[in-house]
Amino acid sequence: MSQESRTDNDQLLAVAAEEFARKGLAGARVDAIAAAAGLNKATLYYRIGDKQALYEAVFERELGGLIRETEAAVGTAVGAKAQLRAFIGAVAASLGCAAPLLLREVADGGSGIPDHALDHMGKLVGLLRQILEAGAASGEFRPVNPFVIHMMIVGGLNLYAANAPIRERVAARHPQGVSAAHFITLEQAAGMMYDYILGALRP
Amino acid sequence: MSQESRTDNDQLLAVAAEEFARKGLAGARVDAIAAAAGLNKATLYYRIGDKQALYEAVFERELGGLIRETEAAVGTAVGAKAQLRAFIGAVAASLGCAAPLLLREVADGGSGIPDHALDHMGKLVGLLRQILEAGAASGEFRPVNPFVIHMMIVGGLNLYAANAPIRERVAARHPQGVSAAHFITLEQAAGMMYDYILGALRP
DNA sequence: CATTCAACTAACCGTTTAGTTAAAATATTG
DNA sequence: CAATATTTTAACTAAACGGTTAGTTGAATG
Repeated sequence: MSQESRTDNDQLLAVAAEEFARKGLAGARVDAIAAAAGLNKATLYYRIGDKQALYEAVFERELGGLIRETEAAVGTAVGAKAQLRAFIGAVAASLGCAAPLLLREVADGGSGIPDHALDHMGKLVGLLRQILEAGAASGEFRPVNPFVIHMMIVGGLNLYAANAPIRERVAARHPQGVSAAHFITLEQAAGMMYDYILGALRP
Repeated sequence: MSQESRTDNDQLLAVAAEEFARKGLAGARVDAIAAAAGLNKATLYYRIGDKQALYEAVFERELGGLIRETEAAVGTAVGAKAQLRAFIGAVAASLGCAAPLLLREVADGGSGIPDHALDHMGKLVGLLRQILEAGAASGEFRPVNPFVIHMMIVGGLNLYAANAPIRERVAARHPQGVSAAHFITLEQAAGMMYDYILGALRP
């Protein structure tokens, strides 16, 4: 029962994540989420609580997955450069529909971020800082402000991941002004960002 | 009359911008905007139209200011490096409350961006591309994907500008894990980003 | 068979929200 | 001044929304 209930909630949270990602906390409709999850609205309230609780569960799930996979990827890499590449690649690979959620939360001042998810975000920042400090200690990197680097990586990845529809609209309006450079995959963009950050860190 | 009405609308748009920045299109309340602007709701509807029209006017105004000031700053700079510095500095300086608006719009897939504002965004991308291509032609920069660089700069600046409340909350929860590096001004962060991007562009 | 209990549902409720209206006030003009 | 056009207002509406309620189901328990 606990197992089954857990699985069902997982399905619900995945569906809700898409809805919250597309519409935001204020824009998403509980009825729409319940319908998409094949649930009666009252069942949803019975299982989770109110809209805010559902949102927090979704956010924590998405961010938890991101930090777990990123820590795992960095953990298997050896050396500051390989760890940096793993960090950027893992964040890019496991963003999923977390990018719109994150962007909206930042815009909101983080008003919907539960404390536990906040700790996740702190861990991600700390992880990159460790990588950069280790690289600086070994002489591979020059000393930098790790938080600013973090903003450039995470900001760049999230913005790129989320703005595909805008790129396409711009391309449709200005076919001559758009090059193939605008239409690479997120993985390719992440690879380039690693390359550029590496250049920025060169002593 | 036209002049006075224009000025009044400017006041209204500035107030509405703050509300939309804080709450988003779906979260902002027309009554709250009208009250904050010292206007009756019907007056707002008479002057502007519906909520969507108000939002589009706000967005265009904010983005228009950003692109205008950025183009002006880059225009007075000489040489690719100085122009790059001007670009980053001007975007940072004139973000204002545009950062949350932009982040939310990207998260939304740009569904609320009017065509004219979309052209502004295209111009900003094109401006940076010109700078980077000129630098590559003169041998100052190595060839890069200008759009990815754009994402890192604009994503980094917007994320940094908007996430101050989150930083403070993290700092309050983990006083030991937070360094002074997290609490520099946006201008200082922009200066560092210029430095890092310059490193990334070094041939 | 009677009872219990978690899980679920259809229908409903009070509030909020974007948007409207009709009339009063104010300015503009002939 | 009178007539006409423009603004402003309080009050209102219809619909949408988050959340609740009373009641059902079906399996476990005794």
